Amino acid sequence: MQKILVIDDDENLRDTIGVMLERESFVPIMAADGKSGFEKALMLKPHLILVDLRLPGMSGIEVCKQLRADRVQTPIIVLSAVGDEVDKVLLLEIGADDYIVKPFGTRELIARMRAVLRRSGDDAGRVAHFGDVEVDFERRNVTRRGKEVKITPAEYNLLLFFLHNPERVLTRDLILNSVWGYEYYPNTRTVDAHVVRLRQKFEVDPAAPTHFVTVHGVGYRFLPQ
Amino acid sequence: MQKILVIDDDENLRDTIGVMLERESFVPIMAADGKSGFEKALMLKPHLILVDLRLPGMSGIEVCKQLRADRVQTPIIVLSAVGDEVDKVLLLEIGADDYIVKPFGTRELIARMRAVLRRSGDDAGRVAHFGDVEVDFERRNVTRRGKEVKITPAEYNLLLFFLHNPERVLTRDLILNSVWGYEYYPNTRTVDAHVVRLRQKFEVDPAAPTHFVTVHGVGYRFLPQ
DNA sequence: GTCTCGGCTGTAAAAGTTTCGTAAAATCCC
DNA sequence: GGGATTTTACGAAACTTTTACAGCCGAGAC
Repeated sequence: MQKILVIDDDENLRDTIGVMLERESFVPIMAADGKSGFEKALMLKPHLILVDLRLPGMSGIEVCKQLRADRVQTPIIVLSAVGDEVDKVLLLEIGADDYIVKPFGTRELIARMRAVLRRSGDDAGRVAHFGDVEVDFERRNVTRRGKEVKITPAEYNLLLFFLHNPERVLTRDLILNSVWGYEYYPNTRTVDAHVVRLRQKFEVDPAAPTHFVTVHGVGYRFLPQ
Repeated sequence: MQKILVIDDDENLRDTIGVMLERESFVPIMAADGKSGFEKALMLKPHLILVDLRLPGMSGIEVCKQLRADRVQTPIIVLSAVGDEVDKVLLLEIGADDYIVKPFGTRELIARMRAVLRRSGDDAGRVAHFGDVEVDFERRNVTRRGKEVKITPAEYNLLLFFLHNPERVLTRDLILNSVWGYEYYPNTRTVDAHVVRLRQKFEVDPAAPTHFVTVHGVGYRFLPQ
């Protein structure tokens, strides 16, 4: 679910777009002028910005320029009125990702939004450590003392979930839901079986685990370091 | 500038709080029910959440629990109606940071908000204390003088029940019903056996308990500090 | 006040129950 | 076919309940 900031001084249009966004299960955030739109863009970090070119006070062009000057990478779609002369060079220059001419259809706007959102793939490539193990999220591989450890997809996903939830006690149900997906309930021992394999690959002594710890009667707990 | 999410089904109250927040130069975000409140909390990452305990659909309690289950650390202040019996340990357990009883004054709410915001700046804490023991509900672990104490499910549940009902004299029947579940009547000594183990783990002198106290002929009583 | 006695409680340890670890078999899925 | 995943099975380990007995408590008798 993604936040969409709509910056437009036309209240009717804002409402229309807002309703439409909600129907598509986006979360709309509204701003009626350039200045407040700019501030909300900084503060609320929307996933995408729809901004009218002509705005009272700070114009849409200035909003874009200013955001890019502040190194805000959020994709921007410019809304322009029929008469506006929109040239692609200007859009490139101000850092917009696409534009659409008013009046536009719901379907068209949504399509462009999805296209822009798709293009702006996010995700940072980083590395996590625990014990003598290093996990490279970007390359999806795991090394132990510099040597690569072969790891299956299920094991990797489970490991990721543990890495994201250190210290906490995680029930098997929670793990199944989170790692295997909703509504999917294999036999309870599935989790155990995979934990065993993580231990065999990453514990100094798999029989006396220090990272993948059992909490009897409840579930498991991952302890980094 | 800080975002405050207000989850309450009473539109009047929402408006009142909204105006008040804006006057104090917070940015209010509104939600009329638990589900949308929960979603906005995840998505818009407010700095603080005000949530009514009683809500149609997903209750305030569920909102809190779910957020904490999703590892959202945002401080939460619970709004409760006059009649509600507010259990402080329950609040701690579900991860609330403070509560305030309706109707409340602007000044009071602002003061608490600032206090909570200030607190959440430094340390974490969904924890209860008694004696030299600390119970971390989120991690589901118990430490004594900083050292983790291993605790079994039955012991943990019993401890939780005591924490929820401090000072009160609790009969064995009541304890069995509440901790072990309705209609389940093992031999009466079961409770005693577990109390013994709590004493051994958490009393300075298990033979002269000061926290888990016997009330002869009736049951037990838990005294924090 | 203090003695006495029956019932209540403390507690270790035995007995019973549940949960877990793990290899191996079965199944799934390219 | 061949690796990955899930299920099975069963011994081991952990936990819970019961047992057993010693010691404690409190009410009434004196």
